[in-house]
Amino acid sequence: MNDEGKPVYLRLREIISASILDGEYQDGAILPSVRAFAAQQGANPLTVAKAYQSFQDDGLVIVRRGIGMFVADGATHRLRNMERTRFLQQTWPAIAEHMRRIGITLQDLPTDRND
Amino acid sequence: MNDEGKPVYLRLREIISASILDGEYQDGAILPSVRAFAAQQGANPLTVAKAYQSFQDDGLVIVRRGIGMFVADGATHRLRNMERTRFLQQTWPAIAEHMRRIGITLQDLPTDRND
DNA sequence: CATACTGCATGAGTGACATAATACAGCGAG
DNA sequence: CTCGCTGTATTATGTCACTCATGCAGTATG
Repeated sequence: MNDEGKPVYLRLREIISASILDGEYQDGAILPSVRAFAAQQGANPLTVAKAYQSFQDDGLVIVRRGIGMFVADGATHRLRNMERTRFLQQTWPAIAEHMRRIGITLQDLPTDRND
Repeated sequence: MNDEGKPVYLRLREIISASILDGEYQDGAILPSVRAFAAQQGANPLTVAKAYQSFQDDGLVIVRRGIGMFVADGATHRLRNMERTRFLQQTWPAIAEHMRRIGITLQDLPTDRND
């Protein structure tokens, strides 16, 4: 969550993930080319490729060699489900435990009208 | 929050922090020696020292060379305040943003009777 | 002083990460 | 086919955080 100290390729992965979840790249959309995204982010093309790689491994993006990388069909939905599961099973329990220790309850949190 | 991949000295730091917040080591209490804690955690004494170091920098533990490290006066209270501020200003905003993206609201979270 | 415990300073080893320079492979347009 | 785009494999290099082994310094106890 805090991008401090995290390796670049993971930071890039989260940027892409957020873009997909926000609907910037919908199912079937073409993603920025490795070189283009590298230039835009001031990173090395190989580092970007490493970030894209993780999405391929999960089957979330389809590679059409010579053309580009595309968001797989149903990837947005699947990505959101994956992130949800990970959050509820791993992230949140640790957060809740930490909150208990420092004496913060859900009521203490800024609620942005979640209804 | 997730101890996966984090450096050992940060993991150790959180263990100590949790112990203090849980009241296991109260103000004025002596902490386990570097070597003892290292043996207990299966880590290197210097790695433990590095973890302790961060507490010294914040003035939360007092070092009496040749004797040991002690929880500073008012450290428990101060540590809790520090963690609270850090959580509310840094941790939580990122969490909330992530929750918004994956479509999880406070109502979806397991509530351990927070009323 | 001798011993046994403390913390700490110095330096080295290791591995992950990021970068670079090249070259290769697939596809489409001219 | 040729040109220009795409992703990818290879190799090499540099950097930095983490970890650790060794030895030194301070303190209590006898």
